[in-house]
Amino acid sequence: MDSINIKKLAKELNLSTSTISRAFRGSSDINKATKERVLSAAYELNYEPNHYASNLREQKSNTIAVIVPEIANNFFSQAINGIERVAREKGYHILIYLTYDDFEKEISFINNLHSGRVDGIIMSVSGEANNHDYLNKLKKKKIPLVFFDRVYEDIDTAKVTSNDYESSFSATEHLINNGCKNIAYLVVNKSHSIGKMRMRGYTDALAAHQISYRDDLIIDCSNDLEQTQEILKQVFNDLKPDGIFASVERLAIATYQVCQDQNIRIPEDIKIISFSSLEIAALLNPSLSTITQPALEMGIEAAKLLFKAINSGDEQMVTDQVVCKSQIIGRKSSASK
Amino acid sequence: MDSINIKKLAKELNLSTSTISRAFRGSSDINKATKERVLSAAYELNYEPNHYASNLREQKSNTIAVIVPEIANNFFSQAINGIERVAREKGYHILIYLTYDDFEKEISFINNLHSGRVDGIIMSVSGEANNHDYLNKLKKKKIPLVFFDRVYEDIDTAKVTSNDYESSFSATEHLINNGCKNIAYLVVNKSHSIGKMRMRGYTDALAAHQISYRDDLIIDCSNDLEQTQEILKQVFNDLKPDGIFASVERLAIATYQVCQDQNIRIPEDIKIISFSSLEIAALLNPSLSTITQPALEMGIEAAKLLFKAINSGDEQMVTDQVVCKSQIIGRKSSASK
DNA sequence: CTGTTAGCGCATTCAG
DNA sequence: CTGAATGCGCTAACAG
Repeated sequence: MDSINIKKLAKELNLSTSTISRAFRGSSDINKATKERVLSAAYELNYEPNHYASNLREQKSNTIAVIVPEIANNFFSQAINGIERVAREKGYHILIYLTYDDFEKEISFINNLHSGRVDGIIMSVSGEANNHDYLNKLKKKKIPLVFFDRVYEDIDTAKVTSNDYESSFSATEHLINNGCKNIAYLVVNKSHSIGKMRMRGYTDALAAHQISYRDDLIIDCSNDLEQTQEILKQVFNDLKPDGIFASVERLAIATYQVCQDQNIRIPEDIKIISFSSLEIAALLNPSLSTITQPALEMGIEAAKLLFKAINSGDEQMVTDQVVCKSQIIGRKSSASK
Repeated sequence: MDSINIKKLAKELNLSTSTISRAFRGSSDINKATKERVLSAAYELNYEPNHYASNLREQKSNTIAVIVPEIANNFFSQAINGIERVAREKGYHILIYLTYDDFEKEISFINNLHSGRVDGIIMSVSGEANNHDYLNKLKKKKIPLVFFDRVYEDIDTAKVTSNDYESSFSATEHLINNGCKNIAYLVVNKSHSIGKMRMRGYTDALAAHQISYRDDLIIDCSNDLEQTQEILKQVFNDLKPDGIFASVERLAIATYQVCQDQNIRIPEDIKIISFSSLEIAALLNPSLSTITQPALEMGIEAAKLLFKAINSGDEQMVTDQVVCKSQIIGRKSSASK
């Protein structure tokens, strides 16, 4: 009734729909005067080309999907920030999907995106120990995929990671150098590529310093804060570790809380270092030593790779592997004496 | 060539396209056996209905837009979490737009969304002191709009806010009761509805306690951390306030940093309370007293209102006003003695 | 229960 | 430089 579309606008101006279309598409084949007439009339009448119609026609959505485990998380929200920056510059829209580490959700999101809804996907994965065939379908549909941070190693596609092995090695070494002998490694899900990689850095650093690896010091925590606290309480009482290497920020926080609760002093009784994107690590009590991934930069890199793939057409698959360097910042939580 | 669509699938199965469509739409008018035949063939051939085509046909996108100033921010990322939860349940997709507090961007995003790209919009606004006509166009296009946290009071639409006036009043009173006499109010943009409302709570609390209002204690900070730190350094030196009421989290953090740098003791020399969604406020040094908005809940409420509007059809505009209660938690940063 | 038909709004041939 | 005609992939009457 009162909704405007290309036809009505054309009728209004005594032009054809193709001319309207040309005016909007910045086509060269149009008189400058008519173009302006069209655009100003469009503005008056509040007309905007319908995205879905043009997407359908052009087989291109100008939209990308970002799939992450969670968004209320410093690392991911900063990474999304980076992705957004690049995407917006290119005039792309961003769909957000949260898996909450649920592999089934990941599959369902991906399956939903086959249908041409997006021109590309950036994902931090959730189901390491599973069959990843559903991802191969994307290739068939020529929808580019870029992994960041958490990746599937068996899928051959572009990846942006950080130098997790090296920084884990150094972080562990840092604890050892500061006097720790019984270092617990806290992890949420051992099967994640990230968790494995970081753990390897940990174990290799132990070996390099002639400290024997103890299986009981690998602590499998939970995504649930309270459960994790229970687990840690147990560990601190039973095993009395003198060092903690937290493979994700959330576990460092749980450690702080448990220590506060149990009157365990950091760093006197126990030293801690953690992967973390917390901007205020320095303001914690005590200030937290961190391994900080360049989250924003990783987002930017991932987006750049995705657009490279999108723009490369179908000619060649983009499978670049970008590794960003994390920064280790020693603070009070791991200080000796 | 190798791309599948409804027609090819139909031909493959010796059915008509409408039958295929019915199989996918869960229509009742279809034989169970054929439905299964269709679905399994679709699975084999990797067919998924094209969203853009069906959106075009149905004039419905199953997509909502979320426009926020930033995402690397605890409040907004938690709110988005809430929105996502509701939207996903309804099978909706979420487009994210970040304004970085740039009013021009806000306008441009909104103008871009007129074209039927989304069924509704949830927004936390950025341009209080401006003309908001561009939003009225949405009404004409029957695209529902829900504000949350930061709202335009001159736009008549659904809104989700928190009880900012009351909690600001109480927070200020809390500082006064703990001995503060010169309380500075830190704000980023005085013209924002939020900033104004919170400031009113502050001034009224002063008045209620016979403390005279001082214009120089209203500190207009910046979104840029370093600038803010400079401003605060100046203020702390010149005015020597004994209390700080930070209207947003970022300003409390800047305060901590400046105090650390300048050897100003919290809470001995200066007490501080802040609006904050930081989950680890208790772990800061010293633990930070906070006014915590129920970010997740606000997101959920906003999404619920939006879907109420979307489902109400054009019959009646939804203009519900939901006010969520914030929680004031006194910690060491504002303790007396 | 299934097929036929028409058209959602737009972009692009192809003529002129 | 502009217009007429066609179809992107799908859904929803309407028949049967």
